[in-house]
Amino acid sequence: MIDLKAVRENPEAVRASQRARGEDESVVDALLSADERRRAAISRADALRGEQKLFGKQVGRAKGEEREALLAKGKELAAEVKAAEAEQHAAEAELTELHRAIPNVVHPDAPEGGEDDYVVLKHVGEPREFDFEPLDHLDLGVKLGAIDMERGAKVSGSRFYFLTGIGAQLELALLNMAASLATENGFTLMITPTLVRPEIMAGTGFLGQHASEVYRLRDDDLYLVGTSEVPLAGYHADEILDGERRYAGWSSCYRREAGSYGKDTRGIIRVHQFNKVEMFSYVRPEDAEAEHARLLGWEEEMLGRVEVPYRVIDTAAGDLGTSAARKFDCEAWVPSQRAYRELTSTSNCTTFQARRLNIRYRDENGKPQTVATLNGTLATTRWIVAILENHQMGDGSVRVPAALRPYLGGREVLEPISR
RNA sequence: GGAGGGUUGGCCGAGCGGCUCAAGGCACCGCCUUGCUAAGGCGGAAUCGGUUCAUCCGAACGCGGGUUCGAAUCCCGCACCCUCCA
Repeated sequence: MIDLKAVRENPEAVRASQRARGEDESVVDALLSADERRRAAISRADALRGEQKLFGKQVGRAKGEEREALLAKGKELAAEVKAAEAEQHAAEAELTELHRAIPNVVHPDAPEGGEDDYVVLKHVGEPREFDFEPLDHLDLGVKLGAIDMERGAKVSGSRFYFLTGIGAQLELALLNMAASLATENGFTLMITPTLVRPEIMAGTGFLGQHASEVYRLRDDDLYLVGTSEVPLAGYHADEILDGERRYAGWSSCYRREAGSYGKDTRGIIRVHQFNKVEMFSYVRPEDAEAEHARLLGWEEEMLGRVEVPYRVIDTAAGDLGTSAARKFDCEAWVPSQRAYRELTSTSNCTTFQARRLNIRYRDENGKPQTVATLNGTLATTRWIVAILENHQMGDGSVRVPAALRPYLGGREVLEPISR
């Protein structure tokens, strides 16, 4: 949820944010008038309750006939209080509904527009020139005995796969390298639940416009997470923290990929289930932007270690998630597609998630304040695509980036299996 | 699936219809005492909302209803946690 006080003080900033996202700005005025009604209702109910409270004390002391008269008056008061409270609850419910529907206020420097309106911040590394026709990751993966899509489909359906042999080892190596980098930099490694309660899923902002992306277990009223951001955000729900926290979550991630029929149907680029190591930070709001830059820095360090060319983009407002104020993606060069594809994504959610999940810290005066939350990717299954394709050697073998070798028992080359 | 027990402030924990505007302790913040450490004394704040320049008012004892002039306390639902049984 966005900060109501900030909306009152500067409604135009929120309207501008809605415009930048390409969304309805009239909700801001609806919100303000609901807020007005709520505050009026609270004042009325408060005053009546105060009266009733004083009155109750008189009754306690009164005797005989006087008491009878007071009791009658008290009944009337009680009815009035009840009505005023009902009004208050209705006004609050109305406000909350509007309030929850509004996405986070976008950062003023985030580009306006939709998916294609991103701004490229920089390129790192040059796409390699091949003196042979490069294979795509699936052809390579099959030759290496690393990926089995057909049996994935047999067992679980489309967009499911098995990582086999060296493929499974490669993924573990990659995720372990990410976990090492995270712990070296002060993150606490976490293996998280992947099924969460509705209020946690709602709190992280995934049940808004992107609800159709989320798997739901109706029989148990639980949701399968699309990222460990969800359990890591929920980890400190309803708590008051005494300092900043950094976690690296390792989990499987589940996505329905509704509406992406026909897109990326080949290989493991877009799948229903994958693994990920995700950074998650709780910091003071004034430190959030600096933290965002740090998260991006660690993502780039990972990309440097696997030696793939990439670019960094500043995602446009319309392509931000509900919770994000700003988002940077790192996109790696995928030779078979001659295109950059997203490998990491880091979002500054400012106080949006924390306000919903009621996560606070104590400031220097001991007053509870809402924290800011941020997240960013360190490695996912999809990275295998970029690694295989960029480091292929023409005979179907793949060079292992030097930094990854210690996590693969020192292996320098992945060789095709003989049939 | 069945049977019990529980849910009170940052934490522990008392309270079971109006001396609770939630005791007491821990932790926290001041001040004082003791040469340092450890400890002790006195005081304070504490959660949410409304309002104000400081104030004041209201709410809050898992959540939602009900009984009552008045509910942490009584009644009814629900959720969650724990233990035991299958």
